[in-house]
Amino acid sequence: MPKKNPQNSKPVITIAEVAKAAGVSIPTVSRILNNKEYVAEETRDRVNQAIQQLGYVPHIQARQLRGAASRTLALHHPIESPHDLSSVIETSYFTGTAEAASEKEYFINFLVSQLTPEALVNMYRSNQIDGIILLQVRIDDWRVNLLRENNYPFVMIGRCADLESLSFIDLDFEKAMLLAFDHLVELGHRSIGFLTYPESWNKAGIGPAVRSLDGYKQALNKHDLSGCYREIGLTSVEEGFEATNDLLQENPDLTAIITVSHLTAAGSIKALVQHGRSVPQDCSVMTIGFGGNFANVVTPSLTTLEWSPYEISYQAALLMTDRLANEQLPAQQILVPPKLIVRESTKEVN
Amino acid sequence: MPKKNPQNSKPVITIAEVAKAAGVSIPTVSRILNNKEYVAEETRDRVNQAIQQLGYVPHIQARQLRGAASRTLALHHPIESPHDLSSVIETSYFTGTAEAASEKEYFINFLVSQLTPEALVNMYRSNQIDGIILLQVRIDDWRVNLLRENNYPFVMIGRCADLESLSFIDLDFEKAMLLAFDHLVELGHRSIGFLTYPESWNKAGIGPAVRSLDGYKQALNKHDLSGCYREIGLTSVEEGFEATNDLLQENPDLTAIITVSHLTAAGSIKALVQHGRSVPQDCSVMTIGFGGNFANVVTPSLTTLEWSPYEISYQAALLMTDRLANEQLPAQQILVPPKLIVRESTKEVN
DNA sequence: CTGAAAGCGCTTACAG
DNA sequence: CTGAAAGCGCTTACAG
Repeated sequence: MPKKNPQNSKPVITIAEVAKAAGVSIPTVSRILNNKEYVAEETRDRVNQAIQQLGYVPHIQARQLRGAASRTLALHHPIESPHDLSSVIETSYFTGTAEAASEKEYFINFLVSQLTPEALVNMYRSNQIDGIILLQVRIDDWRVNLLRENNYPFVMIGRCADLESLSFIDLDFEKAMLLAFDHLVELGHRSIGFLTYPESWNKAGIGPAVRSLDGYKQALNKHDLSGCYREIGLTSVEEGFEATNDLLQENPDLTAIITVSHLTAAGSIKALVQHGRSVPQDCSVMTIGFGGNFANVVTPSLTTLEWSPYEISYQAALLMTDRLANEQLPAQQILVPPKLIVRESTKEVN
Repeated sequence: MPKKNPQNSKPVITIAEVAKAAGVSIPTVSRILNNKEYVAEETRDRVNQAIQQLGYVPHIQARQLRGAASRTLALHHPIESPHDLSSVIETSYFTGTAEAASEKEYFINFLVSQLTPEALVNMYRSNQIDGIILLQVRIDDWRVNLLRENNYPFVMIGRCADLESLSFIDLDFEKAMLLAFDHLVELGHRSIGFLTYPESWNKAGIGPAVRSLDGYKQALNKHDLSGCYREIGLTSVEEGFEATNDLLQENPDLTAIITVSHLTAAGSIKALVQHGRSVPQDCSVMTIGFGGNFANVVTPSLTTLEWSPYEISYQAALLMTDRLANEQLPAQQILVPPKLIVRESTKEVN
């Protein structure tokens, strides 16, 4: 008599029933299920037929109890309020990792709650996850320190300071700044403003914030320019507007502005237009960030240096599954440069 | 000698070791772990101390083997290509469900691969999930039919045709259309165009597409107006641009346009401006859809009727966990009206 | 090539 | 209030 699953009162078929139906022992069925060697062709057929007929499905948890991997990955973004997450994270970060995981037959859990160090360790210890992908990695990140110390497998999207034998994939923000300046300087611009990440991000050691500013300074140096920048919120058109007014007051002959978000770029354009400067005729604007359709929503459409969060996160998940498939694999460290897409918002200086 | 975890060569503490350390039997530790009655205060303290000292963490899979729930939910969007998912789904759908799940101590798996009926059933049968949240539900949806037939717990974001004893939360698109017309008619508009979902969505029986068009017709009826609409892609500024040109040609004295995406609204505005009509002076534009900062990116900022995908998906996950906590719970059916936010793009007719 | 036996870590009746 | 025993569904040596 098959036992009942309490949740739905459907009978649950076990390996024992398959074995009985096929007239073989349980280990034989197990071998066939796991594609082990040494099974008679004829036996295999008989068992597979029984599996089909009974609609047998292996019980994942029981399998894992024998020490097997959980075949589950986690993706973690350390945000205080999950409600705000949507404004700082791209959907494609989810879909890219999920797709890669699915291809490699892993499940993926998205961790949203505030994760304590204890909870993180527990996820590994209680065999809930085999590995984790870390988002928004800080220069000095407790998660990295903890996982490294415990020797638990993980991969970063982003990177910390000490990268010794750690795997990561990161956006190359320094390269991005250099490319942005190359583009603008080539168009004749010499007075270039920068609207970057909030000061709080920089202070917290969040990679893009720190490295954007570094890259900005390197670029100024390379082209022998003096700079002016503001550290502002990413998700507010209004802040882009005000910061641009501010920049214009400090430096009225600005001919180009670089932003790190489409939203602040939109604010920037509004401010410029209000100052009687049309874009791109009187001032160029360009944005460094994730691709998507929004570059075309703004008028004029935005010239961008962009990355695909889908590709990045897809790669990250692959880094993780590769490492899990082969413990000996040396650390992989990948820096991805952005792609320049020239649209309407940048132009030769008058 | 604690056994080694093959993955990371850290010792794994089991309930047996806790029992030994505390000088009690295994069932006693188990009772304390699960807050069962009848445990001596003194014993409990001793065991808890041992748990602390050893850093013991229960092995989830072993626990589940005894028939316990997996405490895992899945979220499923039936898209062919995961790569495109980011353009049709809001990040907040992930974070809202994930947050609610986390509060209720559930894990959540995002299913991205093309899910076969067999795979879906297997997830329940092999005890991988306790329930699923369905996105992008069609009027006639194989997932709904299958799950209903098998009596597996699920919740829809959206809804199908036969809702008998099914739980769902859905955006009230008919109400949205009515509210949009109420707003515009009140401003004196009588000639109102509509840029709606692609024809393919309507033919496929995808709820928002079907019900938007229904609502549009109801609204025309209510206000005794004649309509003109186009079915176009959601994610392309260009298509909004062209469809608006098209609409203007058919009906030159259009004074308002309703769209279902910020992107097409942006295209619409571009087209209007190109026709020498400024927004909102010569023509109003408004959008029905998810909230976010993008209404402000467009110039002029968009008047919207908006829903919060975070709230919706949070509620959906709660519907699911409530049902799981209490099998007897009657089906919950929730229809959410959008909120009108008047910005700059709508204005009284001249 | 196949099966009997042990055991993964835990919980649940059943005795005491 | 506590423990000995059985068992969840599966896999893995170990014999044959």
